[in-house]
Amino acid sequence: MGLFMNIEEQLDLLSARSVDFINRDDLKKKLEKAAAEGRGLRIKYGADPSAPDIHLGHVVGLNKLREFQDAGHTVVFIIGDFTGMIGDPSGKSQTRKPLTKEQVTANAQSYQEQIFKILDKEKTEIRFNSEWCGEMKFDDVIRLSAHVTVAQMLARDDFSKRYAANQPISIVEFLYPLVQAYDSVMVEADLELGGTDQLFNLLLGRELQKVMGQAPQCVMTLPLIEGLDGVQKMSKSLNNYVGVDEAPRDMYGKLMSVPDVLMWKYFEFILCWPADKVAETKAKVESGELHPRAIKDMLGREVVARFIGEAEAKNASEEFTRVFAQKELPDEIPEVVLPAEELGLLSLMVQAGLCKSNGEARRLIKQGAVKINDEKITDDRAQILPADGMIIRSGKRGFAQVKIG
RNA sequence: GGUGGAGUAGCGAAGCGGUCAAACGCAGCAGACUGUAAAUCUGCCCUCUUAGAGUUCGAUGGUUCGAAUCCAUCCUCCACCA
Repeated sequence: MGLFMNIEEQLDLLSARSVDFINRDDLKKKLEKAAAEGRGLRIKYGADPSAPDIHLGHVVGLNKLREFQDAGHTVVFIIGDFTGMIGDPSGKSQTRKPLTKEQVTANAQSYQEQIFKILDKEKTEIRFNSEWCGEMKFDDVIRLSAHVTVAQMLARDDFSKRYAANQPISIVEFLYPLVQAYDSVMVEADLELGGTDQLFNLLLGRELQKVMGQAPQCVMTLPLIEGLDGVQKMSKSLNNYVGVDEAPRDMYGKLMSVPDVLMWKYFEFILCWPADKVAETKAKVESGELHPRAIKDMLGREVVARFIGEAEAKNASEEFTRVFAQKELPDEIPEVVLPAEELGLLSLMVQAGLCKSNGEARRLIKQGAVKINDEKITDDRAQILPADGMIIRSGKRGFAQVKIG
């Protein structure tokens, strides 16, 4: 389709939803040249090899990559295994522990399984940056570093802030953007895509390509979407994410807990609704014509449908309503196998996996969160005789069913 | 190399000889209200079968009837001056 689309239209489409775009003229020229040569552009995207779970935050970028693919371009998906194996010696970020070769390989495998829920496999080139970084000698590294000045590095917002605040900046942290920039040179990227936090690194790629005699890549950033808490950006370490690989029930449930104000972003960046459709729907909710819950249900269903399937989406929505709105039991309840001997409710809760310690169990019981066969129990010293099919509920989401064995 | 500072529960941060399992805030969990939204209110939030007890305040020793608090050594981090 892309090859038949006129270039202005393609530019409009490709730059939709972007925050930074550097720049339209450049990209236009690249598109024209590529079209004349009958090839697509090379769109680079870098992935951190330490977090193998792809979540909706990544989807924002992956959606855009897919649009590029649909317009006939090639995605170069770079897994930063080299940097991942070194880790972050500054020790600031615990999420950047050095990874072993095996972990990197496993993570890379996991990445591929997940990204192709969104990307077109035929138009994706997966590369590992150890391929070229691993070959470099120390003098190569020094020569590479000579292309960039400290002043340039300090232009990056977080560096300048930390520098001004007398907070440490490791040399390695200067090297990371440089490696990323070098990746652009090695894969001859025409455009690099990333989150807004990546702007500096992306621009550095552009600089380095110029210095090294290549046509500088275009740069495009997309927003970082907030996670389930509605405040911090979605990330695995904050545990506020929705993974593309999750069970339909969890995926739907998590989406239903998203703050209302955030839904619109999800519609726009995850489901790629056009901005005017989002605005229109939002207006209807604000005027009371539509109930926000109904819209959020639509969000949940559509997301589940997209990553898993229509039928699963429908089930997840129906079950959710049944369990949480009508307070009925879910379809599947985890089983606990117990002997038919009387035991304390506290132990029962712990054994059923509904809480981590007796203390926690006691707390839940005293607060009236625990029910056995639909009967609330508030005595934390209660003795229970397990029976086949006995249902233990803890709070809104904890369920277990006893099986005698 | 020198000087100064810091290490307290998931995080941030009080405490500076007993009344400290350790104020307070955030996060988390539960209950009420709801739409598993937001906001709000209430309670909980180291472990242990309650009262009560047991392990905690970077590590190890020590001084004390008694230490997160004092002393010594060590480890780790940070800043400033070179």
